[in-house]
Amino acid sequence: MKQQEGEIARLLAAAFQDEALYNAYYQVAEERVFRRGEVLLEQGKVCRHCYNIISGLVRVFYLKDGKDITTAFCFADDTVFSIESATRQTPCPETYEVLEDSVIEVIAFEDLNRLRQEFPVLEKVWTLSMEAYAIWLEERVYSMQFCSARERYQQLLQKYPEIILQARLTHIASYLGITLETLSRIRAQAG
Amino acid sequence: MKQQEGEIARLLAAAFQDEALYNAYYQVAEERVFRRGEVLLEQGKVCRHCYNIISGLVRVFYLKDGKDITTAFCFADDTVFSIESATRQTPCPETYEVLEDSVIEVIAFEDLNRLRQEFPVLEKVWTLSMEAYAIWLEERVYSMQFCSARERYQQLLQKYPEIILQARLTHIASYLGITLETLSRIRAQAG
DNA sequence: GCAGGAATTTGATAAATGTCAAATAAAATT
DNA sequence: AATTTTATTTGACATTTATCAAATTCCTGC
Repeated sequence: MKQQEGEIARLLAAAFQDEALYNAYYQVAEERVFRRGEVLLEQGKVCRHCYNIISGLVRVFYLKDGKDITTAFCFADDTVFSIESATRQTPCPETYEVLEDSVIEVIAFEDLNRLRQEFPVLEKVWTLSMEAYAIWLEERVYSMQFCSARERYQQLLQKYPEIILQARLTHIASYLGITLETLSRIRAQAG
Repeated sequence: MKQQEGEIARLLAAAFQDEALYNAYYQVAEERVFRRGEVLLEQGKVCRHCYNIISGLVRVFYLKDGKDITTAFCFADDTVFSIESATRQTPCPETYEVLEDSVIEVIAFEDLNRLRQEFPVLEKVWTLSMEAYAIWLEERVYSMQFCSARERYQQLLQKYPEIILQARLTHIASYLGITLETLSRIRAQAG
């Protein structure tokens, strides 16, 4: 999961003006500092918490046949959790790894689900987030379907210019669905 | 958009036991027969209706640089509309084309959104559908990211064995992100 | 059943990307 | 600063997939 949409941020900001909501939320949500290399959740465990990135960078990946495959990079204002694991109580297919020291707000789904029922605006935010995530995924499928490796790399750079400074090439390559060597050659040619 | 998940179907079936909901819904939802080749919605127009496929087959595609690119095949029990266009009132990025004579339930978002507010169970179904769709998309990204053309073809066949009987190879090929010729060769080799 | 058009297959070749191995370069550790 | 480890680049070659062209097969309307 990953989300980043202006309207949602505004709606949330407005919602937190409500003191009752604010108090109820921060009674159960906890802001924590995670160090580079720390793992928020490991592949195979059930995802029981929702992670809101306040600042920093998180990498989503899974291990398959010994290979480490990156499925997303998540930045400030993104939300990290597994929809599948959290909603169906199944093992989480991915691991969430903190790439650089990050401030992350952690809230248990047990609490969040209760708050969603209690405060309809949070339910609304949830739904809007799902919609935004689906739209983001649609774009990603499109890009995988019809763009060459070079184009995909350029799109990534355009969207997240910082990523190149913060993440390993191996991770970026697997995110793009290409090998490390191919990515290196693409970079060598046209920056 | 596309969705197909057992729990949602069951929840809906239960919800429609409620006579008030049933009546309110079928006052505005209309079941129509569409003939092969008909278009539900054209790329560029705002998506104002939600299409529930009762029976038949719908292809989702868009035109880009003169090329026709398929992004989904939708079957009975799938729901067809553009999340992006419907929620943000933006031009729909895709066209929905009926591939074979189909029975499709049409409901205007104007009505559906009102019903979602009126009957919380419908709001619940909406959210679950979004979740299911996001999970479906995640699988699709994964498949595009790490599977060869042959593997993707085999996955498609396994999931939707009928598709090969109903859709053009050109459409299937663009859905898989490969050329018509490559798909033909894959088929020639290992069924 | 036949003609004409559309869909699919096949062939030859080019381009993109992957694989394996080695060489540098950069970063972390002592 | 020197050493060790890790990350990235480069090279040679294999594989996959695309492209263009032609041949064949399959539909469709007559």
